[in-house]
Amino acid sequence: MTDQKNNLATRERILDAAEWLFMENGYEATSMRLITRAAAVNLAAVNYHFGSKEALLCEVFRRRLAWINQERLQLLDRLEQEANGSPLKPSQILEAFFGTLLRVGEDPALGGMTFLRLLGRTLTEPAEFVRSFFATEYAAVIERYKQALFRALPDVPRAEIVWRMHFMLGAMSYAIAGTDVIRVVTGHDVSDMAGEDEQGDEDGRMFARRLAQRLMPFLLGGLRAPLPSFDVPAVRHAHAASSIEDWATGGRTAAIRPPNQSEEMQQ
Amino acid sequence: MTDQKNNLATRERILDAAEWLFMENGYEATSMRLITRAAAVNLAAVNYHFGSKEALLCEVFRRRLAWINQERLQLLDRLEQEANGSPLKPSQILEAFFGTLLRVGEDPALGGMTFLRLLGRTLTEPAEFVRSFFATEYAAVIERYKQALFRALPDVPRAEIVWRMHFMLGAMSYAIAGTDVIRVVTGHDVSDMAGEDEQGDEDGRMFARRLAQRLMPFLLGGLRAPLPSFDVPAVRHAHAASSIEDWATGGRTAAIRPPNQSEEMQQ
DNA sequence: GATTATTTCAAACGTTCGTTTTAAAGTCAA
DNA sequence: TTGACTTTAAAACGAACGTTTGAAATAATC
Repeated sequence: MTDQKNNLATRERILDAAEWLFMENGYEATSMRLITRAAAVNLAAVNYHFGSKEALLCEVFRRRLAWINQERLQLLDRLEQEANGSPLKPSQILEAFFGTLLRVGEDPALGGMTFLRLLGRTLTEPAEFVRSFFATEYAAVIERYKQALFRALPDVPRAEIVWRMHFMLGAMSYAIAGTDVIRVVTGHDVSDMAGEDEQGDEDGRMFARRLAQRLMPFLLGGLRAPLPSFDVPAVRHAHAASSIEDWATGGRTAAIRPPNQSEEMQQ
Repeated sequence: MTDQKNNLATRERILDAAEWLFMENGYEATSMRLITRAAAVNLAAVNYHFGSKEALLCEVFRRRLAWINQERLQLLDRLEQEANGSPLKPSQILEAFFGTLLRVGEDPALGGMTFLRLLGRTLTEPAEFVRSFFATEYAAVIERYKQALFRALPDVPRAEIVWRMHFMLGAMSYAIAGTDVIRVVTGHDVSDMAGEDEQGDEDGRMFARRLAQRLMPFLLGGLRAPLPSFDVPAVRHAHAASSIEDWATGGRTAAIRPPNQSEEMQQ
């Protein structure tokens, strides 16, 4: 077989080009001709090696997510083993889940920031085949981490934990995918961000690390925020009218905190 | 003019159809023929009334964002006027900014959940014309709120506040746009969510309200989380290896809290 | 009611899309 | 070297895309 010489090189070159172009332009706006030209292969090569454009996108994700989700499961295994029996701390769980992903951003060999941005953008992709692909790809990992958080926060309603997982996923995806949004929206204020054009070998590492150290406290703070009070005052908006109090202030109930430990993060 | 009878009806019918289809399929995957068929107008009507497909998308946003951002500015005006001189509480600022948007989700006349989801999805849109459109559309509002947060949290580095604004925007956008993501990813666990097919008159209101009461505490908790420590230990990942401590736990520095007030949310 | 302006309509424009086809080139085992 | 198999290559496929055209229909102005 020529797999070790040219075939693999062709496949890999297509995957690399597709990963970058999908990230840059989005799936629909990236044509096969653009991809194959960037990869310096024949137009028919994608259909030959992957079958279709949809299958190509899935493969772009699979080759990265396989490592990521395996790492996530292994980390959780080890943590639970070391804790032998007692529930983990939320910070450990978050670090295992999000930290793994952020570490991918630091390592171009694992996909780097290019893949992270593509992932963030694609998670909101409306296309059906994308959604069902992610569903199967993520199912096991999410279930494990969900259960771990349930154990870590036994006094918190499970529905609430699921919601906050959702919020945390969103904050991270956006933080990664929307690098331009923060620039545009904040008036190019964050001066120490990485360049977005060149795939920034060193810039990407720096960006991922800074993002990590800023994002994790935010996520933990959100996860452990006080529960909302459940008597909802029906807020009627009044076209620049009266009521600005209510649920914005959350409830006065107990803060979310792991049961038998005080956690190192106090405020 | 026929603007009051048929012309406006045509324009509006196109905008409504486009809003829904862009939300459902994304911009690129929604064709002019799909839009005009759904709106029951001639294919050429979009180009006649709006000029191009891009201009149509911009108009879809403009007719909603005009109200939203005006409301945001008015709310901030009033809050600062009532506070006469002293800085606002972070919870007030967040409620004015995010609460306005979430109230749009409750009111179909303002766009409802359909528009909110479209907004969330489009903020990560790579297309250049979309980004520059949002940049000009949001510039004034973001600047005002940024300054308000700077005043509200004078002890927090400004770059940190900007980052956390970004995280909050992301959490909310995702929470709105990724309704299917949370279902798919969590195994359809959140049982009390609104339907996603029919534009759910009453469902949409309920969903937006529940989302609001769960999201706001999360955002406040994240915004006011402890600052990260700034001596970054270079975390090397080790393919299921050693280090799981470090920045996940954040720093031990003071929590972010407005200067001269204790805030009602304690944990 | 005639005239002007506005809006709708069917048809076609040229381009680009993802995919397929058919043949040539390359690779490896016997 | 032969023969089977894999990979590349150029060309073409039909379909769908956003947009334009020019005439018919409708509404507004005088």
